Amino acid sequence: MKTGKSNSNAVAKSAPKIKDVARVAGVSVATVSRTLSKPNTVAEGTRNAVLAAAKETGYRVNLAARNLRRQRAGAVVVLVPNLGNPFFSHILAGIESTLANDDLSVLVVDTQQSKLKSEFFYEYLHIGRADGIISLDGSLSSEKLNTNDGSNSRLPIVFACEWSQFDDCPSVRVNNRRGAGQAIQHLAELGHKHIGFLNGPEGNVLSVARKEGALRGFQTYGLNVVPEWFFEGDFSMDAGVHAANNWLGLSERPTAIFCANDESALGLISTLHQNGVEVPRDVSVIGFDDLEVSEHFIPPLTTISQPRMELGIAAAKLLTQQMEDPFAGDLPKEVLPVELVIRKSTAKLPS
Amino acid sequence: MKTGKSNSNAVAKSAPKIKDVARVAGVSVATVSRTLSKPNTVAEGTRNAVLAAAKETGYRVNLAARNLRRQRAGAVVVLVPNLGNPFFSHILAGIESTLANDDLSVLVVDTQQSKLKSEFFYEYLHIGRADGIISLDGSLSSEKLNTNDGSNSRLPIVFACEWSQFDDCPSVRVNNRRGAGQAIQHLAELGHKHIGFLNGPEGNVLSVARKEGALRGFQTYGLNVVPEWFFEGDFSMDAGVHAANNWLGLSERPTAIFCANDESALGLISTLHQNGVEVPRDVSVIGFDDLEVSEHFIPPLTTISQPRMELGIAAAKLLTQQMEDPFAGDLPKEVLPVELVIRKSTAKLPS
DNA sequence: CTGAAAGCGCTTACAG
DNA sequence: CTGAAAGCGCTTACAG
Repeated sequence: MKTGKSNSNAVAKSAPKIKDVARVAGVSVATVSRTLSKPNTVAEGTRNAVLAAAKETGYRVNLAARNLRRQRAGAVVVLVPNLGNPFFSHILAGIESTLANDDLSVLVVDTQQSKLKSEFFYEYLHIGRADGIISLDGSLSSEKLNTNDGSNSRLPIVFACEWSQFDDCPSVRVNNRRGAGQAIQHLAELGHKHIGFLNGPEGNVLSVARKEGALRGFQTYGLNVVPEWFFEGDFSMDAGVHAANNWLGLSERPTAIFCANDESALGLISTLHQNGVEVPRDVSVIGFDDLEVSEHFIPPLTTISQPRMELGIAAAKLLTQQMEDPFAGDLPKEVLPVELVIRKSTAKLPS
Repeated sequence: MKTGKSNSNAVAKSAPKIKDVARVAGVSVATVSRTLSKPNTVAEGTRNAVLAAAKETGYRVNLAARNLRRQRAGAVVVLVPNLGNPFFSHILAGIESTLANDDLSVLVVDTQQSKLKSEFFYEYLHIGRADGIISLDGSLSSEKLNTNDGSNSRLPIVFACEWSQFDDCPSVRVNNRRGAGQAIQHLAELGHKHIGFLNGPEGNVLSVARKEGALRGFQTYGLNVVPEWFFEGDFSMDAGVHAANNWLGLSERPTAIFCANDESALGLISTLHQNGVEVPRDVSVIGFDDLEVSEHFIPPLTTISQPRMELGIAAAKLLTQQMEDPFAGDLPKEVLPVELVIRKSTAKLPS
């Protein structure tokens, strides 16, 4: 009852509203709102009074109300195939840092690799929770995510890393074919003529692209495609373990193996090592992704590096473009470059 | 103009509202709302009519409106010290899957390890964006996150993995002291008398706890604490690289090293290997965390395992408890057990 | 440059 | 069991 300005009689316990600021500043709520959103549409004196009142009352905007009125959610959903997989962390970091600049919150959802039905995601997405979607899961088509009988609510969407086949929406990815081609080229140039390939799951878009690139490499360098040397995996370390066991059981073995991602390469090398087979002495191995740990693996892994942070950043920008201008027209399918990083897991074939 | 039910004259392009459902069902909006939120407060006939109308119109609730009215955000913010760090991915997965059951969205924010000021987070958090906070960053105190001059808005908060010292809010963590103690015990039981310690950053709560546990171990087993064998790092692989270089420069070297986390252990082993020093032949190394890759490292890493998914799940449950009942009283500081996982990076000291 | 008023789409006492 | 009405906190044409 004795301290400070004598403006209000009672100190309300709840958060101050625009109305409170208006009362303190002696203006209308409209003017307070304007001052806060578009300061230069308001006279300087008024502006100062409002700002002072806002400070005094400790006013903070209520996003739920603002968003309802503005008919937006102020958030973007990122669909992650598997939140437990560290591959996605840098991509998420790129997305988050970029979207933060646009005052957009980032909602993450673990799609559990399509174990959940797309109807579930449709429900999740189309109740005003988000203004846009970034999907890292190519098994979810934009059709499924955006269409459902009855409603025709549509959200801007971009795919990152993976993409939905036969889908024409914007995406960011890496040049997977070229990367796979470079991997084969690298092995071929080291003198390898017998090359194996550990791929991801058959249906996966990345598997398809990387296999295509690899096969093109085989062709370019006149290498034989030996079906027993082609393994299907699921991009996990365990897939590498299985492939290693298969390799060990082979009567004729390839002298080099291209793994469609680093994780499976690491599992492969590890299991080979446990069976007395040394990389690259006995067999060369090259991966794809360039995880943090690959550089510190024993041996350090030769791999195709993709710019994960940049993928996230590019995806976020593509999405905000779409959100700002729904008539933006055909947004690109961006393809970022990969880079061959030569380390110690590949070596010249002893002649 | 010819297909289907002849209910509405024009098909509105925008999403159907409660009002539309009410019109089709021939009831009031209040009844529609009730049917959707608390179906058994409504007569069966009415309920069926409303449900049918909702289906027919393709109605979906608008969360922004519901949340504004219910005075909640329907979301929880997870503060991650470094989104690029794979350690957090499983924790995030645990949080996400648990909160999804409660119809709570998960907002992720990269705190960039306190490079950003806590005022920034305060602004982010206290504008009705979220109903609660899970912080994986112990450098953010609940005081800073929840208090600011003027306002007294407070959000339920729980810490996971890390926690804020001198802070009395609920948290979930692992028994770091015991884990560190077990690590030292394991090395001591293998006969090691000269043990080094690569810790995290000095200020970090985990560093403090793990160091305490380690020192207690040293004491229990009558080991000498040699200051030159204690390295400070930052939990990164590079920290392991630096520690390895330090170790190589030592005139008298420890025969075993306890690393406060797996990442730094991997960097250490890798760099030692590059310098012709083999683990565990020349020096034993034990880590802390049990990352996915640790099992497949060469050699497979002996480590203290912490249940990351469970940490996330427990944190999420603690938070929802607090959100449901603000008077829940003292919520626990949960301490989950760790487990020594013996693999190949530690070995008996040759006598 | 400013204010009064409508309205974003819901939910929830309240009265019946 | 149901409806009319108020209101969550904001923004934005509109008129002046």
